[in-house]
Amino acid sequence: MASPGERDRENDKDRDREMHSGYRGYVNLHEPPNSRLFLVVSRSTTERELREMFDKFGEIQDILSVKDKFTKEAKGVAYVKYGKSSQACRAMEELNGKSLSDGKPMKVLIAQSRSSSCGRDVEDEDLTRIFVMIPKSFTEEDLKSNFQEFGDIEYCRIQRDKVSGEGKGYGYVRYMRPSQAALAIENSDRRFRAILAEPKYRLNPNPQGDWHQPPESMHANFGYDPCFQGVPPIFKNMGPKTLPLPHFDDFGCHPGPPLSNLTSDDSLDFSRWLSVTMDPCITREQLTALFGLIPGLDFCDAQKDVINSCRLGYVRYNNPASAIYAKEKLNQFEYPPGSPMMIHFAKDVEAATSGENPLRLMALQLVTAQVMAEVSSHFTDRAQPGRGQMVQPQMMQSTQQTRHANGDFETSFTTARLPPKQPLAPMNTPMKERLFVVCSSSAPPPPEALTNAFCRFGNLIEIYMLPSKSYGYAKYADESSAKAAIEALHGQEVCGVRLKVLPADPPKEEARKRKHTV
DNA sequence: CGACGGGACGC
DNA sequence: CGACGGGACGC
Repeated sequence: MASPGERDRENDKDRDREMHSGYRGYVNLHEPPNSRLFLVVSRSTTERELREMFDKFGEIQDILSVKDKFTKEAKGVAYVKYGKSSQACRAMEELNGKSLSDGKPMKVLIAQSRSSSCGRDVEDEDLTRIFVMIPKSFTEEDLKSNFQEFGDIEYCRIQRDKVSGEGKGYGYVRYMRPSQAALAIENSDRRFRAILAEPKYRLNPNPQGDWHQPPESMHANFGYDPCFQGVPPIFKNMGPKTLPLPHFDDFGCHPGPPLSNLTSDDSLDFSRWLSVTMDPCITREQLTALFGLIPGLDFCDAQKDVINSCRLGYVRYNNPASAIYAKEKLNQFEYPPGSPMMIHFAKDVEAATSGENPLRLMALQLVTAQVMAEVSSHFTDRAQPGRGQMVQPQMMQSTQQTRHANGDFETSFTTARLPPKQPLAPMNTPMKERLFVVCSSSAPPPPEALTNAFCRFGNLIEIYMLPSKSYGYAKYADESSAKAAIEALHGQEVCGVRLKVLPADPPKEEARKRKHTV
């Protein structure tokens, strides 16, 4: 076995050689992991033939048929590099064993780097299990409902404390096929931090022989967020869902309503928007049907909130009166029974739409008795489209909902003038600039709201708040993006919380990470 | 005023 | 059995 030094040097040589590639430019053959295939083919197989077979699974970044250095004779092996591991895995699953033009079967494996020895074939179990960080309150069902959209799950496992039964904050998901695990790693919410699980027997125990345990603070990113930990009991154990594929933008943000660039003059316009926190089984069509009972609906969308196991709807009316009326009548409406919807305005107009204020009174006047009767009849007569039985809405339910513990989803509203959303930089991108973010209130905005705001300057790697603190950090992969964030967001409000945004001091010099007795 | 998160499975 | 080509960029 090579010494660590030799290994490093060997890896460097690999990288030097392999960064150089064909006319498409530089391709790092090891990035992302498991995105390159090793093929055993016939000596007569051409690159062209391989290209035709393999480009169905993704854009081929690099292809090579290995030839003898001197005789130029094909050796019957080849490499195919894709941009994504899921593409390579799919190609392996579909093409391994398939016949070539001469009738001989080909082998397709995940390629290994020169300095590594073992190959991974389509049967390799190491490619089908992922390791994920989750809230302690997660059940196996929660795990399943969040990861089944990526493929056929063999099992979900959650580690728990044996005495208290409390989750330890992580779990495992085993898929049937490598490409499914790869899709989960590529596309699941970043806060899960999904990675391929190391096979148990290959994990290194530390010198003391006990297993490394995650520190308590590991759960911080989930734990501080009331939205994350406080999944209402009614949302749990809802059983298998038949949700349409959730529609996230490229970086796991809820697209949300078009907002930003809010000025005080926009409050009237804002009062047309409602956000709805509701049961995950409700589809966009059902939401549209329900809110469409009130005239003036001109926009309706529903997003799955992966982390919260609930569903987030956005509704807009063409006039404030309809919105006010909809909130008045449908807030706390149990749909399905046992799952009250929670409806909110933008914070900015909450005060302006309650009590004796003229706008509200006007709205309630404008809505005719006829409309009200129509709404009521729908609620009582129509069969509930999803599941269970439709119930009478609690028409007179008070709308004075206090700042509820879990459902504050008016996450996208800000006083800042913001450019459009941009994709996040991959988690492993080197950080160029770190910002220190302080919130005026001890309860910071939900993470998705912060991500929504801070992603808009590009190259945001991550923003997080420290648990039970009013501050946190935003990491950027680019200085000018970070600068633009300061420019646009310092002193502004997100979700009613005023932010300070400034360059962070370098991280505290922690005494070297080492075992305290060594 | 407001300064620091980081991953593993009882056999 | 079946494991690696060609050669840019900017200092």
